[in-house]
Order: sequence, then structure tokens, then C-alpha cells
Amino acid sequence: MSPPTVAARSDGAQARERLLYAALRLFAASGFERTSVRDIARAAGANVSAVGYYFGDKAGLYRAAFFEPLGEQCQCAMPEAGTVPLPELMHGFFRELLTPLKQGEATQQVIRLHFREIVEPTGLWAEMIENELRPQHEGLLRVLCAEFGLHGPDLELQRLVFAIIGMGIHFFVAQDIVQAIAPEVMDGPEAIDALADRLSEGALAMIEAERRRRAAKPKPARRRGAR
Amino acid sequence: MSPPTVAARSDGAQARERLLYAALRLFAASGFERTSVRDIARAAGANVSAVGYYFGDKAGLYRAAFFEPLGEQCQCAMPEAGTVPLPELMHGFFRELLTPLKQGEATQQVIRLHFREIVEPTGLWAEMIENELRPQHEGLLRVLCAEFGLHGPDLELQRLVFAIIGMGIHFFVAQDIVQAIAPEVMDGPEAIDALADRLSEGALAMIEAERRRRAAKPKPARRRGAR
DNA sequence: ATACAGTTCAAACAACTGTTTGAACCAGAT
DNA sequence: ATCTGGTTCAAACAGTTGTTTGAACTGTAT
Repeated sequence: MSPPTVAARSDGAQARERLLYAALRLFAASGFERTSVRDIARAAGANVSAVGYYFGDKAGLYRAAFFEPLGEQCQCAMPEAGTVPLPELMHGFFRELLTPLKQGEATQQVIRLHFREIVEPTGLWAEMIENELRPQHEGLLRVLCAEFGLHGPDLELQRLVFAIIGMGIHFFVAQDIVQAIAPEVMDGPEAIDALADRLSEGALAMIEAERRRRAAKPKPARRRGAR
Repeated sequence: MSPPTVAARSDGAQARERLLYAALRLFAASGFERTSVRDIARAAGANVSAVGYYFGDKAGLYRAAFFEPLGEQCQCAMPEAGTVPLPELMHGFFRELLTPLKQGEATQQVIRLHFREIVEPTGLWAEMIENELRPQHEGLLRVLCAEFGLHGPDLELQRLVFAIIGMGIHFFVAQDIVQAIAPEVMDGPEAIDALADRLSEGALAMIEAERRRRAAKPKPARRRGAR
């Protein structure tokens, strides 16, 4: 209830922080359900009731671990259409998207939590999709709309955007698989950068292919778009 | 919901099957931890102890739901390099990869279970990666090796293969996201087919781009590959 | 009818879950 | 020394979990 404004005990709010990062680590490793507050408390060297004291309950701790360590950093804002040439834009997009993979353990664990949420929703899902995924998707969509001279997105463009973003997201979701099959692909910051560069080149190639496709078939016989 | 009178003793294996498919549905919907055997039993109109009777324990039931309904169907075997032209090969690859998205609920749920395993490993993970993911990856790798005239895969090729497969896998992992942002992309079998076709075109464009890249820079100055 | 497997069932079990309690503890202000 | 308010702690609470038990039921063969 009361925020630990001043440190009374030697530790003060230090226990809170230990709790937070132990929770982040364990939640990221095993998910919400498989992680018990007792495990977290033990890992943090704190008492079980401290989580109630500082975070209200387990869900509050999860929420804090989910949102707090990411100090307003992320949010790769898509530049306005036309201000940046497409190749540079895609290059920046993938560099920024994969950045967390290079950063410290904590950041990486937060990201892992976020992607875990996709498959194993705990309730922060809707919040996340609206605040992170949709803006990202629609940003790229807007850029490509301008690129192709469309007034609004059509079905083909939606597909393209999902394919492009999915390419990047896959390396978060499937970290362990990459590790098992070809670890060198994500081994170290410069490997990540090289990966981002290849992905952006690939995305550009796909965009060019789509452009050619549209040029070849300018009016697709008014075929039913969606629904 | 459960007809206790009509249940009768029927023939034994019937309860087993009801249990299996109820488990599949619930596990796919909520994951292993969040699904209790009591919920499964209730959904199947059976007694809790039936899962012990037929499957030993909860893990055995999960395992059965994981492996059993997929009657040896899948395994998209990659054709030998050279027997099929690349465009048709990729076309077939993505058509086959996305096939489960068109099929009945049961198949789809099994797939969902499999992809859940990626993020929330229950122990079948290693088994799965060796039997499903690695062959798929190495099949595509082999084809592209032949395509580029390489003796063995290099780092760039590994990246390319992960990017291509990731594009497809993303539509399994992020089904809910697609649903929330642009449902028409995966709405109905013909939409899935069209999606597969676009993905294969995109993959081909990426492969072509990589081919050009290699042509332009045949010996990459012996730059340090991995590590 | 009796016997006998195979199958179902309600109940109980022990272990664990998240959460709460109330006393103890520790600085610093009085 | 006393008081005070933030912090820690072991213990207890109530609920759920996976699993087991032993009796009851069913269909068929004897």
C-alpha cells in the first residue's frame, strides 16, 4: 500500500528491487504459472510476504517485471512516409527491432516475457497488442502504402507486412531453436547486426517483388479483396 | 453436458478417446500448466481417475495428445536437390507448411501444442526439435546449397533459411495477433493458399537477392565468418 | 447364478499454490 | 528511554493441484 519513500531498514527498497529482478529472471525462464512466489522470494533472499508488501500480489509483481525495467526505452517509432528512403528505413527498422537481442540479460528477459505473452496470455496481452504490436504493424503498413501509392492497405499489403515483421520476430520466439541448430547465427552483437542487415535486404527484395507484381497486374480484375 | 445415464459401459476405449480430444483442446487453448486434469475430465464427461487409468498420469495424457492424433501424417519431406525447379519447390514447401492452418480443429490444435512447446517447454522439446524442426531446416539448407553451388552451408545461408522458415512459422505463433490486427489474412482456406503463394514468392525474391549479392561479392575478402 | 475381468465413481490424500496474519525487528525522532 | 512507522519474518490459511484408493458397477463367460 505505502510506497517505500524513505529507507528505514538498512536495505530499504533494496529488497523490492531484488525481488523484481529475481521475478523477471524466473518468469522469463519458466513463465508465470510455473514460477511460484516462494521460488522468487528464495532467489531474491527475501520473505514471501515481501511480494505482497511491495507489489500487492503475484500478478502485480509480474506486471512490474513486465513493464518496469523497460524504462520507456523501446517503441521503435516508424518515421513518416517519404522522409527517409525505403532501404534506409528498412535497415533502421530491423536494426532497432533486433537491438534487444544484443543488450544485457535483463532487457533480454523482458523481451522474452513479452513474447511469452503471445503464446501464453496472462491478461496483459490486449494491452500489449494495442501498445506495441499494432503501432508497429500499422507504421510499416503506412510506409508501404505510400510506397505503392495506395490510399489504404489492401490484403496483399497486409500479408507482406506480416511476413516482413514475422521474419524478425521469429528470432525472438525461436531463440532456443536457433541455438540448437546454428548458434553462430545469433552469437554476439555483430552477428545480430549482420542478421538485421540481411533481413532488411530480404525485406526489400520482397517489397520489390511485390512492386513488380503490381506493375504486371495493375488492376487485379477487381477480385474480391477481403470477406 | 455429461450424460451420466447414457454413458453406460459402452466400449472402454471410448472414454479414452473423449479424454484425449478434450485434453488436446484444453491443452492447446491454455497450455499444460493452466489446464487441470479435473477440467479435462469434466470436459470429457469422464472421471478424474480415468486419466490415471488410461494414460498413467497428466504428463502421459499430454504426451498422447501431443503425438497420437497426428497419425504419421506430416513430415513435409524436402525433395532431393535438383529434381524440382526452385520456384515450384518453394511453392510446394509453403503450401505444405501452412496446410495445418486449413485443416480441422484437431489437427490445428496439435500444431498449436507443438508451437507452444517452443516457448513453454515441457520436456518433449528436444525430441521435437530433432524430429521435426532440424530435418526441415536442413532440407531447405541442402536445397539452397545446391542452388548456390556450395559444398556446405555457410553463415549467410543459415540466416536465409531461418528467415524463410520464420516467415511461415510466424503465422502459427502469432495466430491471435493476426486475428486481432487483420483477420482477413488468414480467413478461410483460399486465403491461406494465397498467403502461402505470396510467402513463396517472397522467399524466392530473397533467394534471388542473395544470389545477386554473392555474384557481386564472390570472395567476401575472407572476412571472419563465425566467432 | 456365479465368477470375473474391465471400467467408472466419489472420496480421500499429500503436496503445493497465493495470500494473510500478527508478532518481532530496526532505524531515527521524541 | 520511549515511541513510531516502515520493514521482515515464521507460521497459518484456504484453496487447488495431481494422484490414489477401494468400493460399485457392467458386460460376458462360466
